Amino acid sequence: MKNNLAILSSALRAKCYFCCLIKGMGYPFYEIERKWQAFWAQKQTFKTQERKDKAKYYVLDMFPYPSGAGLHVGHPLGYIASDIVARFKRHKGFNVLHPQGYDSFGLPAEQYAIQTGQHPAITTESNIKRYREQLDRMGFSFDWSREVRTSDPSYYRWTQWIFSKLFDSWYDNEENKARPISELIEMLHQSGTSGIRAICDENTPELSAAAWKALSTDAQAAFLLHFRLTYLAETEVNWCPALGTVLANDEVVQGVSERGGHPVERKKMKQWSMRISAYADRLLTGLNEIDWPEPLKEMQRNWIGKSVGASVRFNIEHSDRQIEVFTTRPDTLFGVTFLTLAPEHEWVKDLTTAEQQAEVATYVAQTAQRSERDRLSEVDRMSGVFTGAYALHPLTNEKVPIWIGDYVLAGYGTGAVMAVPCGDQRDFNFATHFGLPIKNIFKDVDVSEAAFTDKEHTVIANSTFLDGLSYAEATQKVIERLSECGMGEGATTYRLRDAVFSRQRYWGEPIPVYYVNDQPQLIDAEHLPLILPEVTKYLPTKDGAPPLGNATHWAWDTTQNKVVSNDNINHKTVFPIEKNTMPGWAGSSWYFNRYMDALNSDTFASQEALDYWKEVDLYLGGSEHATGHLLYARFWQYFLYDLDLVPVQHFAKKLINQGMILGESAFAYRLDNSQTYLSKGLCHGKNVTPIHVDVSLVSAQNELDIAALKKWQPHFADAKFELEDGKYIVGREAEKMSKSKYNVVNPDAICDQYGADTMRMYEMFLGPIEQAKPWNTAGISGVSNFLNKFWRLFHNGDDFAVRDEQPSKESLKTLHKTIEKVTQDIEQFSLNTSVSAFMIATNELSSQQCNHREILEPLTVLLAPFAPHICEELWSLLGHNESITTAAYPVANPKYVQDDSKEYPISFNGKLRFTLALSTSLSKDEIEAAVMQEERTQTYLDGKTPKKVIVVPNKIVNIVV
RNA sequence: GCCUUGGUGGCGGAAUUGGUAGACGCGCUGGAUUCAAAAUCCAGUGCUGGCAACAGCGUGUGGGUUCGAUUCCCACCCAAGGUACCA
Repeated sequence: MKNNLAILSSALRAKCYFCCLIKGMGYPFYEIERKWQAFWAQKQTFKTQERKDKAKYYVLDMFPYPSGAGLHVGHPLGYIASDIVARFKRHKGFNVLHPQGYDSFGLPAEQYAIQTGQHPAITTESNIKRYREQLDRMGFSFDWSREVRTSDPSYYRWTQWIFSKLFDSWYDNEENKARPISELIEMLHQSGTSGIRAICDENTPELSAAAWKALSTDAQAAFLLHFRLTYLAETEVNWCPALGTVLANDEVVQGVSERGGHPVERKKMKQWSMRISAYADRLLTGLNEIDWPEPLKEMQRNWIGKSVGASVRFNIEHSDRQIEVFTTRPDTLFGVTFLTLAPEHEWVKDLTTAEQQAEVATYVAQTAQRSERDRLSEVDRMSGVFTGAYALHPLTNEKVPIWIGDYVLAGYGTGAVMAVPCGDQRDFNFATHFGLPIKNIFKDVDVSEAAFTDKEHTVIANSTFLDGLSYAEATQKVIERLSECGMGEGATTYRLRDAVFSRQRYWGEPIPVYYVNDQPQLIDAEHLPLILPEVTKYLPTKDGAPPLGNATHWAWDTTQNKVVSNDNINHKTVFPIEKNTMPGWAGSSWYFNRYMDALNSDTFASQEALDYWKEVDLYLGGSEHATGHLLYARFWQYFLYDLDLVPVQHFAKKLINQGMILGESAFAYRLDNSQTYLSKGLCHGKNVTPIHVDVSLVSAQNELDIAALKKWQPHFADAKFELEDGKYIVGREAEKMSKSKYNVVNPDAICDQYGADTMRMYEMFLGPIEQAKPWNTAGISGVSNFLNKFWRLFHNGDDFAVRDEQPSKESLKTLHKTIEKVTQDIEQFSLNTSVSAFMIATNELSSQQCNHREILEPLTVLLAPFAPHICEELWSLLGHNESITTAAYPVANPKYVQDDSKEYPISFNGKLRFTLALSTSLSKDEIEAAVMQEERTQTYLDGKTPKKVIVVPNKIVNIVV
């Protein structure tokens, strides 16, 4: 059946080709593209080998998640740009690595499995197949022999292996790097915790060597978890009791679950975390060493959020406890009028007085209903409650009331703040709302209306020994004083939190851990991969365990070192295995290294391959990954570097963010409470609801095909349509392309109609690569015309006709200017303007009737990265046996590029203008003299003498009166 | 709310980074070719007024700096991405 269709469609194509030739309608892109795609596949043109004799260049796209909707025209944008660079670099003589693969673990496949029972592996496999077919049609020069899939055991084996390495490591602040946990154990044996400067949990106790040795094996294991770079800890999650599962923030809408609308609450759960905070400082400073977009670096800086200030301890009245707060403004310590704790703060319950207990409990419960984002964004909404308890000011011993407020987050700093209403706007609002005192400690500043937050112009007052000091001086003095009396010290905190690594999901990498007496034990590297088990249900179990709780074979036998049935669990030799899986970002945090040696089954990548390819030279992907993937990947790369597993600290030298291609959604307007749809022009003043309609049913002039609409969705069958001028006109809006908005444009359809080369060039022509822009198929004819025109340069009618005679100087100028412009544009990633340059060149050569080999041959190589198929065909028509990919890139001859003269516009008060043609070889003085002598200058100046003439060489002549 | 980016003709966008705003393409208008259509080629096309030469206005809004601002500064409006378990 499939074969028949293929033959039929190819027969139709052949007929079309025939028609095209007869009528001269366009070049036969369909045959050409199939021919050369088959050629490249058969000759393995893009298979890359390590070659010591050539400089390497590694171009990488962020690999896609293979969704069920297939590729839409937005996906290839970055792939086309990177492919152009890859092909360009090959012409330039580099050994180019340009791989592709799939980030194939993910939530959608799992949700589809929950709904249909279809195993995610099957869905994923068929989605990948579809993606590959679509990708192949666009002529990408990927080296598919290195394909990776994160859900493939041969890949996730190494993801699990990296997890083990993290588990077996701790972070040494002395050497400022990760070290094997065995070395920490050795140190504990020698001298206990004294002398160890490690990143560890806040509540880590101090131990002597003797005390360490006295601990039981389990207690030692528990102790080490405080140091491991991946560790178990209590973390808050969105828990949905009705669904019995944890939800992503994404799946929670206004406090209830997106699916089903069930209530969601914050709840603590024991989960794996990654100690990314250990790397906070290196993640921050490392940004200065990589060529990534400045805005993206800024986002990462803000995300890491380093703050320098002080840690201050407050004694509590009638208690021997101390509350520790972090503040960036220790200079305002005398302005403190209350403390605020996060509702989740662990001491809330103990501190609260008996009479306040009920009110506090209610408030804490209410807060659990609110998401963190809501708590931060609803600034106007002030809420809080008094605990009844008082702290004592560390320097004055004055009583300071302790409040609870949900604007304080448990996860940041210590989960408690000292409130200085005169110096912090949120504290000010809180104080005003609850009638708490506001003490002014700033000299000559009015704080009756708002807080004064200007550090630069701060002069402290009412603060005993700090009076008259600036922010910097006061800060230093307070820290000194606090240190002396043991109530605080200088401190730095980061906004960056450790990354939660557990997911209560099926479709992810199993965590290679089993539990002995509740203590996690690693499965040895040699027994990996730990293969994802089969389950009958992809939902969490009835008692709230993750989906892997449904697996019947999910126990580790330490005598056989393999997975066995749960029935064998005996807690002596057979133990339960971790039921959570890894998050989506695990597999994507190191894949760029795997491409260097994708088929290696002995190691994640060989030393040779890593030493040769080192890092990605150019990485392309969306800026939406700024604070997720791109931060996690940097973290893992630093870690691997610390363990000498990779040769470089930065996995990608240069990064480009490509913008999204938006769909142009189409809307029909339904008159409310009726089945009548109004054409767009008739809606004014009526109550209408816009309804998405499929964009394929709408013409370029926004006219809706009503007959097709009625067929498309049955509920339109008996609807009424009110037309204007006999047409139904839809509304348009640019939105993210998605299946549910019916605005997806499939690249296959574009390739069918216009060819892959046109598609590639049009996507580049749409606008700057970094910018989001709407897709509009109508504009594609311009690019299509250009390629046809380019093809015709080589042809006289249907005959290939290229001459060997000397071309005119004019044509040589066109060629060399284009080489110059296009080369520059590629190097600056301004691919839209380079397409314009090709169009201009083709128009010029066409009107010069230029079909000389000396012009067309280099031009073909120049265009090859953009439109590889047509250029391969023309290259072979020009008589070459080798693929054009082996051709050397043309170099611009400056002789033809330089202008003989340049025009200098002269403006006078923005009113009078004239243009002076001057040779560029003139010096600054000569130009100035020429301007002064120019007769017209005198005339236009109306008898006034110019005060000065500003001459900027190669720019403009400026006369100031 | 906070962080980042963007806002230029009917549309996508260009502008050597402070120097003739609107390159290139789409669309539109007129013409050539054709029995006709498609395709192709030529000319025009920011808005307003004018037969025209020309004049006025014009880069989200309001201010500012400058001989000169799409570009720099301040305030605001709108849109997009992220906001820690979507990918």
